[in-house]
Amino acid sequence: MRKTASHTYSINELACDYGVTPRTLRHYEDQGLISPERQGQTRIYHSKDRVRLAWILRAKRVGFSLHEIGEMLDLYDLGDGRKTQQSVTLERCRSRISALEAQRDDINATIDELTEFCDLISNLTRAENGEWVNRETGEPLGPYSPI
Amino acid sequence: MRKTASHTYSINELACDYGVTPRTLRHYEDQGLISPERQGQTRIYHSKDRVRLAWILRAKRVGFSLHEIGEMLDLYDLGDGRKTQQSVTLERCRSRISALEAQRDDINATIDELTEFCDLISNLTRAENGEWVNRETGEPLGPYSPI
DNA sequence: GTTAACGTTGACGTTAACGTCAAGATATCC
DNA sequence: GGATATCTTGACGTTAACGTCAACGTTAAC
Repeated sequence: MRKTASHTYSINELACDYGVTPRTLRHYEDQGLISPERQGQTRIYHSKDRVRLAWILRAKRVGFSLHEIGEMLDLYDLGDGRKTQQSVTLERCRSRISALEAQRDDINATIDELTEFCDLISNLTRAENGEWVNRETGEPLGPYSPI
Repeated sequence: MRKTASHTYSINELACDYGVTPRTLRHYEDQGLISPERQGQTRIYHSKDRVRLAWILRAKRVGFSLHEIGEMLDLYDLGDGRKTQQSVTLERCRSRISALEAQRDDINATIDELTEFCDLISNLTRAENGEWVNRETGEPLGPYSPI
């Protein structure tokens, strides 16, 4: 068995692949989120770095700060798990999960309201005076009304 | 029928009720997100302002910027709907919805991974050398491995 | 009538997450 | 071997979303 030469990526390639800038990757490295190999001064990214970056970016989209993401990665890496207690790690992990569930509820509520509002608009049309009215009831809309 | 004297709120009351600071409410007003009544210089908040604030805060938790929230409120208020086309309003609204759905997918994926990781940790124990190993397989964990 | 509590408007400070240069090393192409 | 491309490390700039004063007005209590 020979080790398959897994291909590597330059900072520009990786950044481009994930729609970020090289500056962003360096910044993440400064914050200790990724630590690519080095060949001299040059950074060399492997596929594990890609996976890690993808995870980071998703966490960002979900609303976590880089600092929080760092903490979560520490949990994953168990670098922290060695120092603190396993139970603490578990507790943090679970509180993150319930925070995410709460956020998902918020998102669902927002989606519902926006959807309702879309339906409302689809049933709207302009009256002669230029005001929006409900196509069926003929009722005008005041400010704040849909909320 | 007499108009029920709906009670009003000072800036401190409203802020306190929603766990924000008065500064935050003034800031939101500067950004045009809320426009409370005035008695002289003093701001008077009504229940409609509460509803609006709650909506704003939820949108914030969901990850929208104040600017984006302002745009969405413009859609709701139809102040924008009068200037632009109804179809544009609908389009924006729907793109927001699909963005939210994508975000929800991200959240679900993150929850799944964190949950898996929690399960993993529960099955972990320290071997004699102080390394974490799987209680059943005895396999050690490397960095990046759970991701 | 003055102290206290609460309100107001500036205006500058702060943090996060990069952007945006500048200045230099290194490698490659022709 | 000079141009071009791509990398590096500082280091300062920027934007968002407020925090944090300062300086001042206004009711309510005593």
